[in-house]
Amino acid sequence: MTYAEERERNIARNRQLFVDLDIDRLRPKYEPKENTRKKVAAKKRRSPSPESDGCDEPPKKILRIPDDGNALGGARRSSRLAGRTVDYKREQDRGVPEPITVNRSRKLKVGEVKSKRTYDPHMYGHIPDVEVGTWWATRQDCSNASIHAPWVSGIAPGPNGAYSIALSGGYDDDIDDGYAFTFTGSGGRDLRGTKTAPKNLRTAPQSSDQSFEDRNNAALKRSVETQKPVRVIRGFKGKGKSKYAPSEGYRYDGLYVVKKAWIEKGLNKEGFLVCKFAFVRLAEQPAIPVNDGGDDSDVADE
DNA sequence: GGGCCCGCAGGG
DNA sequence: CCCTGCGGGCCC
Repeated sequence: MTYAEERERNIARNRQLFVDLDIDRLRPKYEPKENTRKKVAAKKRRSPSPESDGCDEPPKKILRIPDDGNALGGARRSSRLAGRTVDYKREQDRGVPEPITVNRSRKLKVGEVKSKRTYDPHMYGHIPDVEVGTWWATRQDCSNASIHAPWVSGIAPGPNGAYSIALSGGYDDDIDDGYAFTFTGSGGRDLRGTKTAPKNLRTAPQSSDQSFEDRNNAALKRSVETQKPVRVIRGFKGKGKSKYAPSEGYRYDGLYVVKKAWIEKGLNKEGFLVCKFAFVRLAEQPAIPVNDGGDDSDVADE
C-alpha cells in the first residue's frame, strides 16, 4: 500500500470514528473568515517590546487557581468546598491571593511577577481575561499568556488530564474539522541522534513506537476519563492540511474534551505505533475562523 | 529551501 | 544535575 493510500485509509477510519461517536451533529453552521487584519497588526516580531496585539493586559496579581476542581470556565468546585458553588474569579476580585510556585525552586510573593504570566497555566479550563480567538505570533507568547506553557511540546500534562495542547499539523493522517479533530501523541522520536552523529534536537521524525507510558500521552488518556476541558491552540504549520489553521502564528480556539484514546499504526514506512486521540469542542464558544488558503494550493502532497 | 543549535518550561 | 519536547532564529 502506498503512503497516499494508507493516509486515505487512516483518514477514512477517523471519519468513521467521528460518526460512531455521534459528534458529527455538533458541526457548527457558521464559519467566519479569518480576519487577516490581525496578523498585519502583529507583524512586528523580533522587537523586544512585550506587546502582542492588545490581548494580554499587563500582569498585576499572580494568583493560583486550584486545579482540583471541575474547571469549566469560571465556576469551580473542590473537594474541600463540595456542595458549595465558588466563583474564584470573584474571589480574586476580593483580593485573597495565594502565592504561586512557578519554578518550584522558590515561592513568589504575592504581586511578584515571574516572566510575564498573570495566571498559573497549571489549571483546567479558560485562563481569565484570555478570549477565545486570541492570537499570538509565537509559542513563547502563548506560554506567557498561560494558555499553553511549553515552548516546544505539544502537550501540557496534568494530574487529571492535559491542561492544553497545540495543533501544528505534524501528522498527515490527522483530520481537523474545527469543532472536532484527531490528534497524535508525543514520543517515539530520536532527539539525540546517534553516537557517531549526535544531535540536540527539539523535534525529529518518528523512530520508535509511542505508548501510553509516555507522560503526555497518559495525561490525554486520563482526559478521556475525567472529561476535563483541554485548552487548544492551532498553529500556522497546520495550514494546507486544515482550513482551520491560522495563516500565521498561534490562535486560542477554546476548550475541547477528549472523547477517545487509542493506539494505531502510524503513517510512517516503518509502521511505528502512535497514540491517537479524538477531540470534540465544547458548545457555546465563538466560531472558529476559517482560512481560505488564498495562496496555497498544495494540498495534494505525497 | 534545509541544517544546525540554542533557550525555555516542566519534570525526575 | 539530568532528560524531553509537532520552536525559532540564524546561516548557508
